[in-house]
Amino acid sequence: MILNHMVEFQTPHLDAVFHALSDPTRRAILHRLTEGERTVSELATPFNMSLAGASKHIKVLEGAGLVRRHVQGRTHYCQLEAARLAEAQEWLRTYERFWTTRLDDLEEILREEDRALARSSEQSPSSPAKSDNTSRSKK
Amino acid sequence: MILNHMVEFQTPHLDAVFHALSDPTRRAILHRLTEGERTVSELATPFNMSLAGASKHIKVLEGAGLVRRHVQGRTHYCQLEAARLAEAQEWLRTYERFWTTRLDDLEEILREEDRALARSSEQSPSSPAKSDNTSRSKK
DNA sequence: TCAATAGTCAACCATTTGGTTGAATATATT
DNA sequence: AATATATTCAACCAAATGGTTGACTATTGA
Repeated sequence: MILNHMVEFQTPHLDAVFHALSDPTRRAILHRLTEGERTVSELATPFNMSLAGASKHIKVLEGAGLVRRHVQGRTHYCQLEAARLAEAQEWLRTYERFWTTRLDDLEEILREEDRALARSSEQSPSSPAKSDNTSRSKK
Repeated sequence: MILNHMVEFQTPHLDAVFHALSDPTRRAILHRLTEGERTVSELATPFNMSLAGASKHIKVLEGAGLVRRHVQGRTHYCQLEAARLAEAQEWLRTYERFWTTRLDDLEEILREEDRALARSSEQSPSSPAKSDNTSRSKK
């Protein structure tokens, strides 16, 4: 049961993708690639960083499957590979209902909170007013 | 101009959010919080990890603004705070057109690639056939 | 053939990360 | 008052991260 829970989140894809996106230089590189294919040195020049440094970042992006590279002679052309970004967005979509404020969603959220309340007051019946200062305060 | 480019991506919010999401334990904690408010020890138990370890993860999530905490006596209740996830999704939305295959999007992509090609051949006029084996190769 | 260009690789470095343990703090319970 | 519970804190550790430099490889151009 614990194992079940863990396995459900053993998604190394997402680990790598989110980690790749957590660096501003790498996000800038990705953004640059939306304009089209770019060579490694083209990608490196805007940054106050050695070529080797930029090369490392590109390799991280490649490792996360966000960039593809094709070598032509001595120059390496990098291309945005967006599929894995779609996976990341798909993961985020699960949480959409927690920031959308549409009424039917709100209703569902309230129902879930009630269930949560019920369950937590089973565990500690002495504090029934537990979540009085949560999103439940619908003013 | 270089500075412009850098500033555009100085979004420490996103740094923190994506970094928080890059760890499977933390994603599992977030998922758990979709079921409702949870205490720190409730969140910690499913993981093969000390309480202090889990506490650290929760603090990372809090630092990224993904979790809010309200203390009641000795117990700390954690709550999902999805707004920053929305920001992350917003960032990803910029890249949607690169994985959607709707025809009008494709058309736009091709137009942009042309512009990119034009620009890069300004920079290095000797390689006009640069992106012959890119997404441009439409079967 | 020789020099310049494009890029990687390996070694190194400081900092961050993800984890631990043991002690400390604060609240509940008996 | 004494004990148990919930949690943090501080110190520590190994590994990963983001960066550097210098040497190496391979291709291109003169």
